[in-house]
Order: sequence, then C-alpha cells, then structure tokens
Amino acid sequence: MTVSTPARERTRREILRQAMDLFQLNGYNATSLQDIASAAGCSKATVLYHFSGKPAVLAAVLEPAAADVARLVAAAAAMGRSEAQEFAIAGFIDLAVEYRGVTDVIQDVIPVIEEMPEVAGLVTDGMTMIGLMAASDDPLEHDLAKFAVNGLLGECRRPGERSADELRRLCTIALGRLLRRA
Amino acid sequence: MTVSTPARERTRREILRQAMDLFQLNGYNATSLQDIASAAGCSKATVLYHFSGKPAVLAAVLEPAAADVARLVAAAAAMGRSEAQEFAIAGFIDLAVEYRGVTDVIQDVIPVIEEMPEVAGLVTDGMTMIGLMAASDDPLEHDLAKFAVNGLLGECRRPGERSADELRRLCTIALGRLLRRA
DNA sequence: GTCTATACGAAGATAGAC
DNA sequence: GTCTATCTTCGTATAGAC
Repeated sequence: MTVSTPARERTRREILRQAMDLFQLNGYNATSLQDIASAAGCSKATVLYHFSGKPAVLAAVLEPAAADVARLVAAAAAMGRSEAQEFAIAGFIDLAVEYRGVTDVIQDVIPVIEEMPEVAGLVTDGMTMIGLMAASDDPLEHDLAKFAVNGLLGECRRPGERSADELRRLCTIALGRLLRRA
Repeated sequence: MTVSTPARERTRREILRQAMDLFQLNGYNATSLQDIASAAGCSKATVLYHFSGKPAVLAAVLEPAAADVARLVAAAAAMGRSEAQEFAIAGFIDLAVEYRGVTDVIQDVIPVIEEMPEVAGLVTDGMTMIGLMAASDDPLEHDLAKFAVNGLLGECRRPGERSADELRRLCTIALGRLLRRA
C-alpha cells in the first residue's frame, strides 16, 4: 500500500498471509491455530480475535477467489450457450492459475466441504461452472467437464513446482482435448 | 470363507471393513480410532492391538489395491513402449474402478502422503503408472497423463453415486481423448 | 488489540487386569 | 485377545489483565 497501514489491519493481513502459506504447505487439516499464530508472530487468542474460528480463517483465505468465481458465473449467465462455454473454460483456467495456491488448498477441504457453510457459495459456483463448461446437455459431457475440473485441480497441487504459464498452457490443452468435441 | 474363521481374524477383518467404510464416508483425517472401534464393536485398545497405529490401519485398507497396482507395474515393465501404454491405461482404469472405494480414500491422504512410509510403495507405483500412460517422453504428454490420473481419481469420489460400468465408460473416453494423440 | 492463563474436549497411544 | 483406566499431547475456544 502507498499509505501507512493501521496496525490492526496489518495483523489481520499477516495472519491470512501465513495461514495461506501453511494451508498450502501442509493442508488445512494439518495446520493448527497455534501454527498460524506462531508464523504470524502473535498468539492464538489474537487469531481468534480477528476470526471466529478456524473455518472463518479458511473462508477469508478463499474469499478473493470465491468473489472472482462468482463474478465469472454472473457474467456467463448473460451469454448464449456456446459463447458461455468458451468464456467459462477460458475464465476458469485463468482463475485456477491465478489463484493456484487457493486451488491447492481447496482440495484438502473437499472431503468435509459440506460441513462448511462458510464456503458454500464457492462450491455452488463451482458446480455451475462445470455445467457451463460442458459441451452439451448430454450427461456424458457434463461428467467430462467434472473430469476436466478434477484434473485441473490436481495439477494445481504443489504450485511452486511449475510456472503459471506452463500450468495455463497445460490446462488449456487438456481442456481442449476433453471438452471441444460436442 | 468355507471353513470357520478364527475369532482373532474375524475381529481384524471387521476393523478393516469398518475403517474402509468410515474412511470413504468421512475421510481418513476425520475418522478417529474411536470411530473405527465403535463401528467394529470393540475398544480402541483392541484396534491398537491388531494395528500399530492409525497409519497402519490405512496401509492395511490400501494393501489389496497396492498389491494389484504393483503387479500391473511389473507386468508392464516387460513390454515395449506402445504396448505398455495401452496395457497401463486399460489396467489403471480397471483397478481404479474395481477399488474405487480405495481410490476415494487415497485423495484425502495425498496432502500428507509423504509422511506415510506405510504407503510409499503405492505412491511410487502410481508415479510409474503415470510415466507408462504418457504417449511419449515429451514432458507435456507426461503432464497430461498426470492430469488424466487426477481427473480419474476425482471421478472416484462418492463412488455410490455412479455404477462401475458408467465410471469405466467415462474414464475410458476421457483417457482416450487426453492420451492418444502422440 | 493483544497478551497470558486456562478451561475443555478429543485425539493417539500405553499399562495392566482379566 | 479384549477390556477399562489412564497418560500425554494437541486442538479450539474463553476469561480477564494490560
């Protein structure tokens, strides 16, 4: 930032920064509030002052990505079928790559994501994206879109090992092969 | 079994049966030894009499699948490149579908799989399979094979929602689109 | 706003009786 | 072999001082 940051916001940001890194490195389940507090240079109690609990920390970490996905879904809703498909595929790849750290984190949470009302919106939007990316209403094409999304999520694991451009190129080719045969 | 089962083996089997179901339903991380013991109708101490710890329970759950994957890798090692590719793809789909409950469980463990020496063999064999399934030595094709495996793993989530035949058909089509373009 | 101290529960694991 | 009882550690969360 160009102007000086209030101390309270600085702590909050630092907690989110470190939580993000730890979630990515060790997974959400394996990261404790103590881990986050230590990394952020504050106490557990401070973390719980800024966030109501561990799920709230996760929701805050996911929030920027969730907001962008929601925007993408809203934009695609105004388009016709085939225009929306192209738009959804390109946009989904862009977001998954841009937020590939977040994409990595999400996968550790999938088994318990139903019990997390904090991220329900992101889940719903993800399902909508799959429907948009499918080449037709054929259930097979819908399943292939799901397959593509799962593959894409998997490629975002350990994001440090591959450049954003390499990742984008790979995903573009893979989704092209899987989804453009309607 | 046709002959009567010794009581000690019956308990052990029941623990594994229930552990498998719980791992599938709620994930490995979210399943406690107490959950397993209660479901199996015994105490935590009994679970720990039969298995040295929770990772050992997981390893025993994965063992039959791991053994079959190892056999598949060994068989493919004796083949030429393109024959091995076809064989690996078909065999991998068969095993992933046959053991789709196990496939589901594995995904919850991936973030911490490096710290589990008990399942190291399965991980290594999985990597080998990816190499075999790639259409060429081009790194892109290798990455596409990884993409395919990730997609396939994802499709094995919530195995109850789809028949084995549907799953096999879907995976065959998806891997065909992704991998046969060398 | 941030801390220390603490409550409370659940987890994995062990000891020893039966 | 299986149990009850217990230990230890760690998790989330709260209370109250500064």
